Amino acid sequence: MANVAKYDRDDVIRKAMLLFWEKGFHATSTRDLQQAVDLRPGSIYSAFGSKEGLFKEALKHYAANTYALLQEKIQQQGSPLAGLQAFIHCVVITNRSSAPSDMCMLAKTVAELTDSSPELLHQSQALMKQGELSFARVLQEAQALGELPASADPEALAKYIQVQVIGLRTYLRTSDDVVAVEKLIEDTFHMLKTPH
Amino acid sequence: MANVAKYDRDDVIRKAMLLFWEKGFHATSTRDLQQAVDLRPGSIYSAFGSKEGLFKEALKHYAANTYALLQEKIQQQGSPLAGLQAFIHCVVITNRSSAPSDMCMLAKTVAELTDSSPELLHQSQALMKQGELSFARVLQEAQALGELPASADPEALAKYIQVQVIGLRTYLRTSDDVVAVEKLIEDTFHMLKTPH
DNA sequence: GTTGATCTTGAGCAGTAGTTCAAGTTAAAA
DNA sequence: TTTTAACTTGAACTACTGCTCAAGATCAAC
Repeated sequence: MANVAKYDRDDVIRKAMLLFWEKGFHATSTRDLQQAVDLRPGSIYSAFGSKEGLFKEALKHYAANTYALLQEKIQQQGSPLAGLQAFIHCVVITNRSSAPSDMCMLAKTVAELTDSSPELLHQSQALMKQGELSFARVLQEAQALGELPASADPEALAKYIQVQVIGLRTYLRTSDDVVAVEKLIEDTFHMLKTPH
Repeated sequence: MANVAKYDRDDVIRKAMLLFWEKGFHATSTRDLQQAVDLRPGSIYSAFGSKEGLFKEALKHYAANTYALLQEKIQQQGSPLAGLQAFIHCVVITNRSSAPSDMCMLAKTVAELTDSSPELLHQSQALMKQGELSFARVLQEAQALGELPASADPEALAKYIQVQVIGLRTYLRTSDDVVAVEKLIEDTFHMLKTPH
């Protein structure tokens, strides 16, 4: 039985993700996608069921990629807190030129969609919650290593960092003021380390 | 000459604004709009030229409304800084149930649109910049009144507040954690008042 | 070589998009 | 009362949407 697809599923998802990330769910047409992944409608629909199905895979791929980058930065820096800061600098500043959008894809999706696409909305919300939990774990580890004051509340700080990253990336789309944003990232981490 | 329109132009813009705010530009069809404002296509197109034209008016209306609310809160509180805090609390928390979306409409638009709608994108970016300038003016006045440390930098703080408001409102769409967000607003203003 | 299940192809469907415009309505001006 | 220009109406146009499916291609198993 010939059950080997001619295309690389992960590569298709990656290409679709890049297009969805750039244009958003509604503004990306299935014909845009067909061209981007170089597949005809039948192949896409037999593999993913629908535009929504492909978008779900794209969201998962984005979240997994982002999580992997966070772990990589922590490894590189040899410190949870320095790794977290390097991750945020990378995501907000360094990758800006190569990324399809300044925005976080999950934040962009949560901003775009309403209850008329409940599954996609809930999935992006859940993936953002997971991101926050990842931040919280990293901050707990940082605290255990003495990088963070004993009085710090890792869960609350994780929320704060989520707000910062979402805010900073969206702000960059309105102002292009990289210098100010870079300074705000430094301020945030300076504050984390300071007991109050 | 009968040049009196049968409808109230400002009311039409207001209703269109509410729909665009809720669904975003792409997901709002002209037929949705026709129903919301109770006008036939010809009237809309003769008054606004296009869907984009009506959206531009909606953005302006949103920005003007938001600016008016800021001024109102400053009046009510009798203090620039307390007014700013009341404004942010109102916009992020109080108005959440009555607003069509948790998001700031300008941030939502900037997040959704790309260079394929350059005029709408630039207009929302410009209106956000104006918002930041309004914040900066309020903070300058607060500083002049001694509500803010002399060492504070109103322009930088205005950027910071923009980032917070955008971040907090988007964060609320993912987590519904009103208590945490309320605390983050208080933290922000506590920090503003503290010299560092 | 034939089979047979899996996968690919692309023309095409039904529905919706943004927009236009000829025909009709309105009411101030003549 | 007639004229006239502004305004309203809604059918209809073209382009495009997400998606389907009959026909063809592919290749391991026999």
